[in-house]
Amino acid sequence: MTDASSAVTEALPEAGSKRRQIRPKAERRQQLIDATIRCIAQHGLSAVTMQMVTREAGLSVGIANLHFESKDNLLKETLRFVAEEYHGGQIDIMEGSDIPDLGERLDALLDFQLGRGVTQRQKMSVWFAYYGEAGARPVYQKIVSTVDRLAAQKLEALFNDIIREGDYRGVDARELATGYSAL
Amino acid sequence: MTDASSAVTEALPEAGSKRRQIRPKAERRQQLIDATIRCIAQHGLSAVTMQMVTREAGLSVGIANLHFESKDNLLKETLRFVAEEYHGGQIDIMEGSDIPDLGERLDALLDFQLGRGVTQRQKMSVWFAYYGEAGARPVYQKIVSTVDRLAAQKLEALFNDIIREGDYRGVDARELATGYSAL
DNA sequence: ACCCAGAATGAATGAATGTTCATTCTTGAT
DNA sequence: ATCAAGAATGAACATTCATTCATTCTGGGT
Repeated sequence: MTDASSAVTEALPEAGSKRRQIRPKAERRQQLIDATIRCIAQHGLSAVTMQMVTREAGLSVGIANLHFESKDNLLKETLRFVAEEYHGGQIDIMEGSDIPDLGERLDALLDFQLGRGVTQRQKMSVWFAYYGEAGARPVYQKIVSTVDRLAAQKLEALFNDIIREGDYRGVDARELATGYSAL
Repeated sequence: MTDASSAVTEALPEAGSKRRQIRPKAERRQQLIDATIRCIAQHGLSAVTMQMVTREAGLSVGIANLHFESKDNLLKETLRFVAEEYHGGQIDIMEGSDIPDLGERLDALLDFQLGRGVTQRQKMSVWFAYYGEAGARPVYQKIVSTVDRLAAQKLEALFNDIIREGDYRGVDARELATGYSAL
């Protein structure tokens, strides 16, 4: 994301070799965030430990506090990453002109949300996990709600278009959109 | 719920009095479950501790393991309680004949979900918290999905009725219901 | 008035976990 | 070849938390 040169050949010296690798900061951060996502998806947010994450990433325990100040911060940054990617994808579908038919666009949105690939499902798990904690944690609250409001607006616009196109009288777009996303 | 005689006068000897009260098992269980709900809503599922819950309930730490085998079990029973009450309320609205107009019934459902009262909002928080962990915890998964499937069926039926009544052609009830609840 | 079954307590225990930091190792520059 | 900067490591530490259990207390039965 922030580093365009991440397309390195990835030597992948995982097996056997105990030699430590030195990599740029941005790469390590992403590596740890990815590991965190997998851990949350598999074990649940409340069961995630630093040892778990760093082992999943194939790194030592100390490195997490080297690149992120604390566990809390790692979790916060992971949420930010997922939120941006997840809702970015949603918005791309909703306002992108790749799919001309509006009904199909709604279908695509559903497909995206239900998530076919493993990665997508993992991200969904993470999203839900944070959503569940958002009520109690102002930091999460802000990230989630900001990005959520954006998506809600786009969704309402999409519903409006569909209703106008299909000439469904009496259907309130905002109500549908609220119902759709309130859950 | 399970105990109809819960309408006792509640002596409320909270202040000052260090004297311990002996109460029936069912009452203590409910007392602890209620405290757990408040704690989850306020601090988040992953931050809840036994000390926190028992203090909130005005009881000693040992009592939680006396009435529930473990913390895990207390959380599980709390989820079961909330799930039954929450979805019970949903279903009452959806299939109850108190509200004749179908559109208004959908509104009532939204009102219920968005939750006006403090208690209702707390229960919602708890519901989301568990929902977030359900992906990783089979026990939660089962409770949530079972009760969720029931609600989804009722919801689809309600959408069907609305569509039939309003004569909105081309709208697929199942798709709407799925979209509505899949999130 | 006495007694005792079992409800309730909370200090103590042991396990788990986040964080630190002295040390080791890698890499690029000189 | 040598060196310094700083990336990476993981054993050690301090804390927090779930769980236990010896002890205290309560209330109904006799």
